[in-house]
Amino acid sequence: MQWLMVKDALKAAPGTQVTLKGWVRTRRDSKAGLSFIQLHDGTCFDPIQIVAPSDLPNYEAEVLRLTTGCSIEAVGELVESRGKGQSVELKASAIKVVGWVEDPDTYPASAKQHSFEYLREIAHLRARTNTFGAVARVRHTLATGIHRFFDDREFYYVHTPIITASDCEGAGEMFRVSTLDALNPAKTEDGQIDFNEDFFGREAHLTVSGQLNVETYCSALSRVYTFGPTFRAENSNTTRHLSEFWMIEPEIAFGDLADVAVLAESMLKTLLDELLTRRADDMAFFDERIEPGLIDRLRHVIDTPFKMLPYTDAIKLLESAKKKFEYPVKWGLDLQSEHERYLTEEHFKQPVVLINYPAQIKAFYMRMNDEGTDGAPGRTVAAMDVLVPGIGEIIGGSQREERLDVLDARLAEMELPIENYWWYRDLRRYGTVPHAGYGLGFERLIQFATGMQNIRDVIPFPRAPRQAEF
RNA sequence: UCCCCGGUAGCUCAAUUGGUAGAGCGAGCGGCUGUUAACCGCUAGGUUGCUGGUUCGAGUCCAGCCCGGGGAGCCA
Repeated sequence: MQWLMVKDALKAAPGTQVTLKGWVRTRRDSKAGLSFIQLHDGTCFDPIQIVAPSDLPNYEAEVLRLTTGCSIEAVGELVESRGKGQSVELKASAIKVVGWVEDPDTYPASAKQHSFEYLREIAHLRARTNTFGAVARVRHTLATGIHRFFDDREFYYVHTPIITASDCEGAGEMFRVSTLDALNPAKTEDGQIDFNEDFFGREAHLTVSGQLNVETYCSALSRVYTFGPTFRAENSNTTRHLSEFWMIEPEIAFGDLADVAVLAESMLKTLLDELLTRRADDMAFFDERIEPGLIDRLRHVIDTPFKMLPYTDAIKLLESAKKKFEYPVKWGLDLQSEHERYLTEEHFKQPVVLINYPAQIKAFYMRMNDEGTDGAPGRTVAAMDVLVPGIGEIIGGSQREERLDVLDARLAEMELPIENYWWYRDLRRYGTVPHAGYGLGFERLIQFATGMQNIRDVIPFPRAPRQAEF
């Protein structure tokens, strides 16, 4: 007997004999002598309806006791449905119960509406719900789409390390990786913790970004990207921050800021367009239940050129805006959430690419622009942020400083210890090239694509301050 | 970390000026029906987040703590 996934059974021709396996969503009984079972196996949004006639040998003893969450195998013939709501259904000739739900009254994911806050507490069962099944499939499609996108454009996928002992990433608070006895660590003569005695012979942490490492492969393979987990030990409690999140970081040799701005726009549009095609069922659900108008919004993003705007012009625009802001707007200050939201949600109503930020608010590795770029009153660097409605910053990138003397001046200016950057500086000493890249927050992309409000609901097992269950 | 809101049945929420803790959904049982967010009836289900305080009496008032949500900062 042919075992079909539900997604394939729903498209199969009536008359086929098949086996289906999955979990019961609901069971409804009819005194006409049959029961209806909604079965899902996660392979698509829709469940399939199984019609179980009362002459099944285990009908009274087992079928009538099936409840939400039970796992079963059903054998039978696919037939055209006599009811509305589905084209085909399985007319069962045998139903085998694989796993019972031991107490239906306390089954945590019962057949009712649950809040996302509650479902977060049962993350091991929430994938069985409509919403989290759809999120999981969209997440997969976007992840594989990213690899397809870069592979199609001759980018090589580079695995940058998760554990890093280079103390130069500088993108946020880091988690320490150590095998020292936390209660009684090795100490130096002056009473400090002696990391020479630690596993790596030095202080080590979880990476906050693969960028510096991927730049080295960029300086050899030309077009590369990383896609892996990154870690920030910031005490952030918001709907768009995680302690563990996944980041996509492409890097282009012989490329400049304009090149990565174009790449970022084309990547977002390609991914969203592909998603609407490949996961039409799940996207229709998000459009109907999670964010009405979602699909139109995404279509608009796909069809409209992103607005590119120098930081200096954005400041002028915000200064002349009628809207009252809580935080000051002044050249040299970083933009606050309210300013970014105003630009992308109210003024332009589309994704906005801000470029050429003041040097004083950006990282050491960003390339210094020529004096007077965009008519700026101070020094700027070739940085870019892609802002999208509803999320804010989804991508941050820059052209990297390839000139050793300028890089060293920046390190000195920011009082960073130059010796920590020896291998990064080597790239500028040995055949340096202009290059540029960006980082895309994968979970923020999923939020943007689905309309899901809380970032903790677009990753299977969220890690956040005081949250590491499961 | 800061500001605001919340914690009552398996889940979502009610409970008047402090006075015997209730509904819907879910679950169980029965009825009806090719059903599909099914419908109708009955039943079970509670240490009101924790600790202490005020009071004749606290879900309600006070203090501390824990947990959750939203916003801000940090960023992706």
